[in-house]
Amino acid sequence: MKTHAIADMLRETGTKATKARIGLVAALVAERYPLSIKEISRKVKVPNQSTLYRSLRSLVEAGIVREVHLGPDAVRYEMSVGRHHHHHIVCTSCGTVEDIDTCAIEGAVAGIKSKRFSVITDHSLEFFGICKSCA
Amino acid sequence: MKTHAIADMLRETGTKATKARIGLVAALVAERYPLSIKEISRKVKVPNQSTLYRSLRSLVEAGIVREVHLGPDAVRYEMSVGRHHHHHIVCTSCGTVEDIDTCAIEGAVAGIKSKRFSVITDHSLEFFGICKSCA
DNA sequence: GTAAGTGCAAACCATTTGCACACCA
DNA sequence: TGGTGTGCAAATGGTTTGCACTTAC
Repeated sequence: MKTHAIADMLRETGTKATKARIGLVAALVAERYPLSIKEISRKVKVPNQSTLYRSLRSLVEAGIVREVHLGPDAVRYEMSVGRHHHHHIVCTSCGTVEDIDTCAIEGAVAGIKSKRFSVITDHSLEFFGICKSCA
Repeated sequence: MKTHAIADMLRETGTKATKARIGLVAALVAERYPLSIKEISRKVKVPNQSTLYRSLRSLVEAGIVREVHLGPDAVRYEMSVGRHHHHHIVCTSCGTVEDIDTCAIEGAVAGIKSKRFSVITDHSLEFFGICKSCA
């Protein structure tokens, strides 16, 4: 994805296309798995702690980036635009994260009945296991 | 669950049956939904911050209590013993948590194939929605 | 020009740790 | 008694905030 395209995308959502944000998005686009704050810091030449956090938040609010929670203290970020619904599998040994593109639970969601809930708006499904290089 | 029974359960796992732990377990047993640290503090007359954290950790390690992650900053604890595998549904408006006893994805787990993963050891599935009192 | 975004340093807050004392087995 | 657990206070570490400056549009 070119810098220019990223800038346009940012403007379309009403947020300014600043250097920091363009860099962040570029980094996330370049990877196909969700990045942690630390990983982002390394790849993006850390704009500045505060800017990093603030930028990520605005990107999430703009719907460009998605916040993924893979267990405790494992907040990660991945591109949201142009990606369809998917889940993840995480290696509990080395932390490797892989996308799982099949969502087999859509049907299950429909089958859920609750006395207290009227609408189910979202779900989060993560798998944990041991990847082959750790096995 | 009686204090005595709780004490026995603790001893069986090799951990000491102290006042703090017994109180914690009693509080968790009394509720049927996962409690947050704050909720626990309120109900248990706060042993002491450190003791709270340390006790919870040892209870989790002993397999008596389970740590549940319901989104960011939403670590909660629930009894693990005597409960079978289940998931949760969380109200995004008021935070109400309800158990969902049917696990419709066991089959889905079996169907997952990954180039990089050899074993899937666990999964986490949470639903989010709006509960009837918030709707 | 003006509002939005940035950088820096200080503030926050939940969680953790060191150490001396208390308690369970 | 010996080792585990507790209390307190201080340390930690990730995230947030206040404020003055800069930039995008």
